[in-house]
Amino acid sequence: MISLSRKQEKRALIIEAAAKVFARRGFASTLMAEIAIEAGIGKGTLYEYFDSKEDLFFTVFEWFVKATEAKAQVSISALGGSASDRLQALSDSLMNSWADMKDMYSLVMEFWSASASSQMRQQFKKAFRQGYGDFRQIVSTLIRDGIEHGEFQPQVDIESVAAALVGTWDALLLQAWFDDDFNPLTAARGFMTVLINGLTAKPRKL
Amino acid sequence: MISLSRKQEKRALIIEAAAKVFARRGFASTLMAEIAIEAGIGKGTLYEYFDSKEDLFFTVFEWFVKATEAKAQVSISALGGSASDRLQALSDSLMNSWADMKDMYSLVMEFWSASASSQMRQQFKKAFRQGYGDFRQIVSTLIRDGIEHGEFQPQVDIESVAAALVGTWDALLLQAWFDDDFNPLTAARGFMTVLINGLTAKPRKL
Amino acid sequence: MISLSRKQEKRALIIEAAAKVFARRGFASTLMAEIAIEAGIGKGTLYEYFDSKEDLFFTVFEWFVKATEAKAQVSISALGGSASDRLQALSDSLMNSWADMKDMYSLVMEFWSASASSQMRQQFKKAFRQGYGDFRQIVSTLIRDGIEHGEFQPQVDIESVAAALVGTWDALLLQAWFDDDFNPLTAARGFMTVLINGLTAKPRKL
Amino acid sequence: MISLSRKQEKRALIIEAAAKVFARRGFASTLMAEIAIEAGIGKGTLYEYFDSKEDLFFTVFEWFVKATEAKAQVSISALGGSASDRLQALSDSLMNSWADMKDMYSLVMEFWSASASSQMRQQFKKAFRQGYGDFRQIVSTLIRDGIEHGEFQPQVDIESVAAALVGTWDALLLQAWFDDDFNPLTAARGFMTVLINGLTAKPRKL
DNA sequence: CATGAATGAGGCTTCATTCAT
DNA sequence: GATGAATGAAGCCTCATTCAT
Repeated sequence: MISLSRKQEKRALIIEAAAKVFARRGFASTLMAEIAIEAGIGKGTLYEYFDSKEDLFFTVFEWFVKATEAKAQVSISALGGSASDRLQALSDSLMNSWADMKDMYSLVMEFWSASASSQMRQQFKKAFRQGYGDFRQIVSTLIRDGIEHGEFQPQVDIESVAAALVGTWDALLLQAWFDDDFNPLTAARGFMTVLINGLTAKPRKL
Repeated sequence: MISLSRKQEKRALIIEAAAKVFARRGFASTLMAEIAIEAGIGKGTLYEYFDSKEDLFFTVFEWFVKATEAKAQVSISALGGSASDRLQALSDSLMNSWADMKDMYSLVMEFWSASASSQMRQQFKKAFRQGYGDFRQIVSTLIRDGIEHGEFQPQVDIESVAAALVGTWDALLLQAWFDDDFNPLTAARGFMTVLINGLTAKPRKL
Repeated sequence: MISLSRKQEKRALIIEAAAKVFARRGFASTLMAEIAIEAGIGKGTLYEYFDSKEDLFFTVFEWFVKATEAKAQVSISALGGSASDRLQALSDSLMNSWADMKDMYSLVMEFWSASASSQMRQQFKKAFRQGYGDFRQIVSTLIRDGIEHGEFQPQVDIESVAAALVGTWDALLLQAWFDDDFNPLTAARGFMTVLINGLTAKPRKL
Repeated sequence: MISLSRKQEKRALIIEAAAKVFARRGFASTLMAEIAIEAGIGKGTLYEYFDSKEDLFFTVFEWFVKATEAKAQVSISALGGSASDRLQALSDSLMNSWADMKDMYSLVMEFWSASASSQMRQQFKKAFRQGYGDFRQIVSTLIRDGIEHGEFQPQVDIESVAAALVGTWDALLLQAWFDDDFNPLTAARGFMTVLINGLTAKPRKL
């Protein structure tokens, strides 16, 4: 009997191979055969580890979410200083990860698409809702900290800003995906300057 | 001989039928047969008007972009008042269109997905780049106006803020898609308050 | 739109082609592709008329049952004379159909097998139960007639004899299937002589 | 070195496990893996004892035939009394074995099916021909005995009656298989009464 | 000897597209 | 022009069999 860890290793190998192929071909155009080749295994072996193409796809999705969250956690745990600084640093960190993500970003779009129309849409939607919720939570906490320390204005609508900010980062990467000349880091910097100013400065009039 | 307009009408009919089906099934799961039924015509007739499923899909995309732009144009041309007011009004207008768009939003995701991996990806990417660019332009102009009228701070990075803002709106709708309880209008309001404050208020230092 | 009768004709064409192939290869070894070739149509066309291989197989079964019943009906309606004569004539008629059936008899075995273990077993079992029941009914009626006319002994267990007789004919054909030298007509004659004697003669003692 | 009997034991174990699975799933739907589980051994081990799935199936067939013959032999050797009584007792014995056979009867149908269309059809057909022949022989002998002792009428066509009788028993079990409410023992009794009467009574006219 | 992970040939089924009517 | 019956390329998945451990 193969050791459990060995089985897990192979599973991981397949997931990463599948991620690559799904990223470059999209779900529909991806052939199980191509994933097998990418993973250096036989076609049938895929089915020893996953029930179906869709099962494999969803597993790649979960793996991707986990990996992204892990990356974000690292960024956040490394943060220090004022709330403004930490917000700025988080933004920079996320935008900097763009270079690494670029090849994989099309995966995100496949996931979105799957959440919209695949047979597994409910699973995907749920996972996305959860993921966005978690991320909003992190940003909310940062902003609330800033308010409690008197750094940000107290009347700020924390939840709305957090939701929008999370979305902004997402969308900047999306624009970078569409436009090679678009630099998400620069855009985020210019934007965060204004936003942090908006969080910090006393409103002229209410 | 059928008049040109008659032919155009039928074409439009097919496009709208196709949009509905693509929206509910996604590109891959949509059957040409189902589009024909939705349009109330024969399967073969589709091919009198479109070369292929992909051709039809891209045509739906162009139709969708045009319709969305038209809606945005209406919103903008109706704007008046200070730059802040106009920015706020644009935001509200976009978020309000959510109710109408909801059923069609999955189409947007299908388009993203197509831009990532379909055989027509270049066409899609180009159109998206263009679309985002056009929209950024509109917002840029609004902000520049605000600066020139002394309403917004002169050191604001116009392009970056415009790009981010466009993305934020997009992403708020995306979150609303994933989460029925998420109200994009509310979130946009809370966020725009802070952002406009950031555009307006003099930075403390720097 | 193709006329209904034309559609029915093609359906019948496919059923007969499928019957041939199922008969020579068995269900499991039959390829849909081979049926298509036998029918002189494209593989995909099969699925315009039948949902699946199993659906087609069951349809062949129903067709076969109907055809067999029709043949039996003809035999019976042509009968006249004493009950003994009619019973004998029915037996001869059934055994004589052997020559025609020979090529198709393996189909019967496939049907039995399907009733035992295929996913459609319930459907098959039910149809067989029904078929045997109908046939028993016919034979019962013949025997009852004989008794009522004082030709057969009154204490005869009608149902049991009918059931057994139906089975005997079936089994003689089965033995003919296994053994080319076995002549079911001859065997049936020798047997029917004894049986009719048993129905007719007064039992020596109880 | 494992003793020969040890190897034989395991072989027998596998055969019985396979018989169970073939009986409930049929040949085509049976997975070698399931047989291995039923036998409590590894999948690969099956191939230490049998060359292929078909080889195993045929071996099960041979085992089944041998077991059935053994049972019949026991029944017959226990017989005594008049030819009529012995015939009746044989019939009862066979029908009584129905209760034990019920679970395995689907195997018989699988064997029939295999004789019709499997790649091993010749082997199966031959074995069936042989089996039916052997059984006919036994019944022939009984009837001939009856004639020689003046119990049965001399003009009886021994071979035909024997063949038909063997078939009748077979077919009664078949009907019982299709119809849970059908009692083969009862039917056989009613039928044998008539048949024995037919064998015994002087024909009215020739 | 025993095992079960790995394999890939093979088949059912789907569905965009064609074309005769 | 309009239709839908016919098509066959293409792909997911199954599972008997192999072979390294």
